[in-house]
Amino acid sequence: MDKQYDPSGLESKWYPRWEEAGVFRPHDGTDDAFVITLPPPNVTGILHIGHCLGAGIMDALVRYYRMCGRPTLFVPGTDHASIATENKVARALEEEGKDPKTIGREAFLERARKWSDDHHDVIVDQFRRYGVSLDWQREAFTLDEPRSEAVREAFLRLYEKGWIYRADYMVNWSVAQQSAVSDEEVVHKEVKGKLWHFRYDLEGGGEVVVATTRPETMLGDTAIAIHPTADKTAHLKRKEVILPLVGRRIPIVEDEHVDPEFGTGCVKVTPAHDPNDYEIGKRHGLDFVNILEPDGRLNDAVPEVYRGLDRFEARRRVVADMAAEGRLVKTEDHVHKVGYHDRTDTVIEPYISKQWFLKMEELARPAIEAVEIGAIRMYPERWIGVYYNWMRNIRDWCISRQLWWGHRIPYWECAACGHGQVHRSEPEACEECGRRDLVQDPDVLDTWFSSWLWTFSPLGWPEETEDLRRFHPTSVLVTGADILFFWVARMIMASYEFLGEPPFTEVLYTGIIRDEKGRKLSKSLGNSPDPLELMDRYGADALRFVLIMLTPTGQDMNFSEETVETGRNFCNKIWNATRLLWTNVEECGLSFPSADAKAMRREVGVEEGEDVEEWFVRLYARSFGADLPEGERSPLALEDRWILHRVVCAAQRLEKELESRRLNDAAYAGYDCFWHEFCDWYLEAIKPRLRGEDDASRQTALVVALCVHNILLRMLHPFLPYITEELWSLHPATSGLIAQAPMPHFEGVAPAAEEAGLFGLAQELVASVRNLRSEIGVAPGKRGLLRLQAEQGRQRDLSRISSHVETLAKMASVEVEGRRERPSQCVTAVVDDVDLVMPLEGLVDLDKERARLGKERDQLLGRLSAARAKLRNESFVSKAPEAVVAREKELVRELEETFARVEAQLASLESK
RNA sequence: GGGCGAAUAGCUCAGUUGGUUAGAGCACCUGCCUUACAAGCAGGGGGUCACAGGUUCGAAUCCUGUUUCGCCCA
Repeated sequence: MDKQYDPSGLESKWYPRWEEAGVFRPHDGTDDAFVITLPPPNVTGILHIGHCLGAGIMDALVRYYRMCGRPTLFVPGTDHASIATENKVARALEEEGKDPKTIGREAFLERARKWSDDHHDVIVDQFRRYGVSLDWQREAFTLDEPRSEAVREAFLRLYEKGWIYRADYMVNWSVAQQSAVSDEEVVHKEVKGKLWHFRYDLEGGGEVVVATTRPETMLGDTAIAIHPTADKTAHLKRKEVILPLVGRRIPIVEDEHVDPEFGTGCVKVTPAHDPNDYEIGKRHGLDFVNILEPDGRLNDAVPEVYRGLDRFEARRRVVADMAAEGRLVKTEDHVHKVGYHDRTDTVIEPYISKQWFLKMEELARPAIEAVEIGAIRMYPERWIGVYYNWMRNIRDWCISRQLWWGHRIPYWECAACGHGQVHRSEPEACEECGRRDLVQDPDVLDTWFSSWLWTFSPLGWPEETEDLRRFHPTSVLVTGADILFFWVARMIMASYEFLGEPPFTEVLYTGIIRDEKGRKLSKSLGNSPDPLELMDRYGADALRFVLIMLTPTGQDMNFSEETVETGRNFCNKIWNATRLLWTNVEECGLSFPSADAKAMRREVGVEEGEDVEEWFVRLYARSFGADLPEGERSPLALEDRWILHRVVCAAQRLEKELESRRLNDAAYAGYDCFWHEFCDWYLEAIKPRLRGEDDASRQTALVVALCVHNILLRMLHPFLPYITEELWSLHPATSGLIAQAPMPHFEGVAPAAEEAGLFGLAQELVASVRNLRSEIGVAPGKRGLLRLQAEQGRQRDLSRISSHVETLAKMASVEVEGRRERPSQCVTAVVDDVDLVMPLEGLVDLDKERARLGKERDQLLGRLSAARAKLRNESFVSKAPEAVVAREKELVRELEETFARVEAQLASLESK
């Protein structure tokens, strides 16, 4: 093995082997499958770090449950991303000097398919490089034929129910795309604009002043509105106004929705270009004057001078012309919200057009109930409130898009009789008049109209497939809360509507990854790290591990590339600890029966009254799938019992955290145990045995170490798939794939708790010695004598750990004895009821020593008096729970004891 | 305007039903190339838990208000 961990080689070789072995395919048998359908990434771009977080979390869950023995299925797929892809392809064409609109629908689609395929391939490679255990044989694409069939089926069913309708309605119009977009695709941004105040003439004399942020819309005004009960505008009732520049006579209407406090209390009404005015227009039967072409230029409904001008140019002209006529009263700076298209970042125009809509109210009902009764859980729970709020105020969904790339709306109109009809596939003749002159609706459906079927369309719906029966509902949806409305809510509605069951039983919202300054990652800022580059530099394992460990459930995380080093360093630690073990196994000449991962069993805890050593024999057999050879059984040392105790605790913690979806804590449980218990303490503690003469003891140490190492590797596999698989393959006592090995599982309490506590005392003593030496300034290499002094009853315990203290604190020798007079040249410390005395001839500065002990005494005194004060407090003693009071009393007793020891040491120092 | 979240060490974040001395990683300081690992080891400094009240025997934790930042909805 190399001295340093190098991810590049080992990470490239395992993915094909996992696939060959069929690891990613769900095994037959039980019906308790764990299933995730991967949120399909858009084929517009390549994977970013946020995808890596989500995929890492999902794959950790999938790998964990696979190792727990459940059939698991992780379905890959990509999303055709109608509007985003169309946009990118159009731009690519423009760069080549081609006009996307004139090359024609078929040529354009051909080009889009190429684009989509290319990006798909890159995305797939990235997922494979990252090590995600997806079942590629079930891969789906939202625009492939089976998914298109599902979309048509869904459309047809909803249409037949009367829930899909076509209507002229005010929609959000993207001028850049020349298409409608849904409410959810509009982001409202606060912008600094102007508020222009215009003077209009009243018919028959007088004037009114109205204010607007969009002056060009006045060309489409058909009324002025006032509040019915406002005094200051009461004189305007039932009058008419001459619309300047246009010359149209328009009425003054009274409407409750006018804010009488805003401006002059008069508002201009443009029913065709403002959602509020649209409502006013309907209420008062006003004319709807559309002044815009789909491309944002003014049409023939406006005076000639403005025709053909872009809306923003028209705005400048209107302001100038009004000023020239002396009608511009004033111009104010004004901050207001403007709707932008989330994909193209262009200003959205409210615009009346004929579109397809889906009625949502009935669909929402079971979806709301599902979350209310807990059929679907969400983590973190706070998103449930956001979900309810949106669902209970749901509005109809505009599902048509004036685009080419997407699912063509399955609606045909007969050119002969005008009859409209919806079909699953292209009809040959009109169902009404029988003629063959049918024209399909040119529009496509919103991408989300295919994505909302995503839990079941990849499983074969509308066919009643075996996959659908076995793997739906899926288990977990992992996604960002930013698409809660777009996707999560709609998936729930779709699944209840078409299958009558939830799409998944829980939703795990990941946080959003930001840059080190807390900004969102974006291409334009250039602050978006390339996952592939990070994987090349640090390894896919390192990236996955830090993303999971550093991102608490649903919490945003500020990410900087250096943090990936933490993961790489951990891998290096695992690598080297393993190297130490292998080297010793070789030197020791130990041989193990090679046992296949598939033959292993999940461990069980210590049974009632069972001896730890018996348990270990059983544990070994289950960890390695083979019995511990008789000849290699020898008594377990204290540190063996301690690490076995600790690893069981860690495995239990990991399981608990994972089941409660706290993946960061689960990853940390493995990290902490491997590094700070197994490496820092256990491996250090057994080094003398590994180098010693006692073969039996050496073998036991190695066997325990291998067993614990084996358990830890399996615990870490969901978070570090590659390195754990590599080391598993190099393991002297395992074969097969760790990806197919069972996840350690321990029932009941961890064994050897008492001995683990004793080792804990050794750790405290070692820490105290290290601290003493560091403070005194003794060179680490200088080994000396340490005396551990305690009462008679305690000395037996100390003898059991004195060799550990000697090894770990690097002392020449450790002696256990009763309390006695302090030698003149020494340093001392107190741990619990134990005095540490280190004779240090010629090295002791009495003043420093006095100060050091004095500081310790003061600290103890502070804590002691705080605890005593608590107990003196009548109400604490009477009101606090008994256990808390008892613990406090015990604390005081211990502190008094320790305090007395330190005092004694100080007194002894003074007498010198 | 309504709702949600965040505010804890220099930085990024844990801290689960309120209960010993508020933790980790990174950064910093000191000492170590100790035959697994300098991508490492050991030790150390550093926090009035945003602010102000309140509840409680006891508050980082619960309640109210304030400030700052972020997000969502209208």
